[in-house]
Amino acid sequence: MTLVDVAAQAGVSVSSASRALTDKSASVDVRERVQLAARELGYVPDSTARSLKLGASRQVLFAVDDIGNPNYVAMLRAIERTFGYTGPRVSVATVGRDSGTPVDLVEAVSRGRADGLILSPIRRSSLLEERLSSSAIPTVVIGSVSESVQVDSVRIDSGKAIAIAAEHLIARGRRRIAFINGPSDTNPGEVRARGFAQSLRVAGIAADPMLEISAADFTVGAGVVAAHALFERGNYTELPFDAIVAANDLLAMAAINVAVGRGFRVPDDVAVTGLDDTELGSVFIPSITSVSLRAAERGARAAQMLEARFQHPQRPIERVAFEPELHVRASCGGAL
Amino acid sequence: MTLVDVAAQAGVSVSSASRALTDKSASVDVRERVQLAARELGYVPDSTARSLKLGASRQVLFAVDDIGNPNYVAMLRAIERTFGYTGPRVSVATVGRDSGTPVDLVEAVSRGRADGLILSPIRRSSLLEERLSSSAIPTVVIGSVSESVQVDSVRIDSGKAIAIAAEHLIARGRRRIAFINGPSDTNPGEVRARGFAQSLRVAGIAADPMLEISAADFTVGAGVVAAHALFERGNYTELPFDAIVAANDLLAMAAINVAVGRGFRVPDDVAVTGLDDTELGSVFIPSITSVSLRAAERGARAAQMLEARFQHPQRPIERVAFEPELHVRASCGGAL
DNA sequence: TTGAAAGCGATACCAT
DNA sequence: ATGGTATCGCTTTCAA
Repeated sequence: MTLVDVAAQAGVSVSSASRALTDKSASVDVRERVQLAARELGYVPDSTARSLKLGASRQVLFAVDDIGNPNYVAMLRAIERTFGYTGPRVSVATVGRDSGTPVDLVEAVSRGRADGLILSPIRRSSLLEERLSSSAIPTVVIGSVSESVQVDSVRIDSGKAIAIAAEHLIARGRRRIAFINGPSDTNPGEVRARGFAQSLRVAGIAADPMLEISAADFTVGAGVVAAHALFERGNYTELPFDAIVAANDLLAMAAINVAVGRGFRVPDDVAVTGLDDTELGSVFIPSITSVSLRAAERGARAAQMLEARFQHPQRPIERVAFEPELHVRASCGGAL
Repeated sequence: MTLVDVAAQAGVSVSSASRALTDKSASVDVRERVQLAARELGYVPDSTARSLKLGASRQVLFAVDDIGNPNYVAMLRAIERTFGYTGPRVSVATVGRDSGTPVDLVEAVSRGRADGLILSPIRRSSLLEERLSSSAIPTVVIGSVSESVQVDSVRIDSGKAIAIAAEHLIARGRRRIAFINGPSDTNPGEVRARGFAQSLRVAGIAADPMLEISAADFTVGAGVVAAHALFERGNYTELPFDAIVAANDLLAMAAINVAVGRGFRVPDDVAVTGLDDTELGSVFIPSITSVSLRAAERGARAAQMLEARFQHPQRPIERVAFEPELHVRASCGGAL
């Protein structure tokens, strides 16, 4: 069922059929006949052919590691809102371990399928960065990339965010602070570990490997496993920590669940902080003290930058940084 | 940067270039020259042109109302896992109120962009169903569609699920049961309202409009607003309800948060149940009694059905139904 | 093995 | 306003 069929049925040329359907100049008569024919035949234009001819797809791809993470959902909503009804349609691809690497993605999608790409990978790869450098379509990275890569990016120092959380706990008098990190082979995992170590150093607290653990993923499920492992380490009569810094809100929820399940009080026995400042975390009981990574703002900004690059392909590379922001809630004891 | 350029650079014909890159018959010499040229020029094939020629995109689209809902995330993961590494790439489009209607989507994506569509709309529309009937690409609906529409579907009776939750509360001796529903203009909203009413009727409990409220969305944020409204209705000294049935886990979390925030104990003063059986709900404190809608299984099944239709376009329409399953947890008092 | 050329389906230019 | 036709970038017959 192609435009040729519709044109034949309506008794006009394909050119006229095309015009009639895309509402260019066409007589009322032709327009009606063509639209009728299209309806009768159940004609649906082939977007692939149209894109090929037009050289644009009006599609933007948002590629994330795990769309189950509320952080990315917040970004997505902001991106969609920014493009709005008249902008390109945005679709999401997950590029986690299971579902194809970011490189696959950049390959697959590169040209034709989407006009632009917003990419938020958690694992750095030199291959990916190489591909990004010679990217076939406009791209904005939300996250960190090497300075050498010429690509627009929106970043935030999540190591600093972790440090802010840890410092807040220290300021409240907590001294034995545990850390539940995400996977250490990820960029956020690495950065957050450094941020945590740094904050202890500044406070003059000795780092203790027994108090640090990496969850297998930035998910609740992995967090529960990690938290249990943390609580079961060593032989103690008294809990060897009085606070837990979690690498995001999902891990914080898991930590609180496990702590409470083992009979400890949060925040009295163990204070807990998260990262991402999710709505879910603020509704959790106790509500979770969290450092915002400004996901929505970063998403919106990324969309704006992509749009700007569509307009001006030659504009200089732009790298924007946001500042993390602490939101004190009940899980660390509430406002000071 | 097209294949023509690569071919020129390598000093071969486009046909040879194409073969060299798609690994058909080509001499070692040619293959090497072409691949070198491609790398040098930063050539990336245009997927649009390829799809047009091949008549397939190896893409499947998953269209949902709100990917922020853990239920859809569970489906997505199952879909991706089912297609696996060798299957089509799946991308997600949200078709909520803000981001284009499902009809837009079916239009836009219909042909070319994706080989198949898995659609999980929450608002029924005759226009959508009409489009579905004459769908340009294989489609599976997760949710409910009129019997008259000839389309593969995977459904579950969420009204029954709500009834199971309410009946469980009644079995535990709760009698004044409130209901926080999702938006009433959605299909799940309608169905769940009927299921709730039905369960009261069976138990011989009079329905009380003061105890029912619709949240503006199936989200935590909307749930908090609705829960506050519910608690503030009427003038009472004693709480006019001893249980809340929530239309999903997000609304249940919101309800518990608000109840506890107002000084009530869950489940002692108010028992609460959810729907969807999310991981988040099981980690919430108290853990949320919930009726599983088998999101992962439905997602996997939908993917299988789509694959089957790819294989056998003429196979008869298949409609599969799943059964909801109650998971008793702390928010209603735990196991009986 | 290689190259020339047809064609996927739509759009837009150029005549009429 | 309408029709014929080249074209988007790629894959694939068909000959050589």
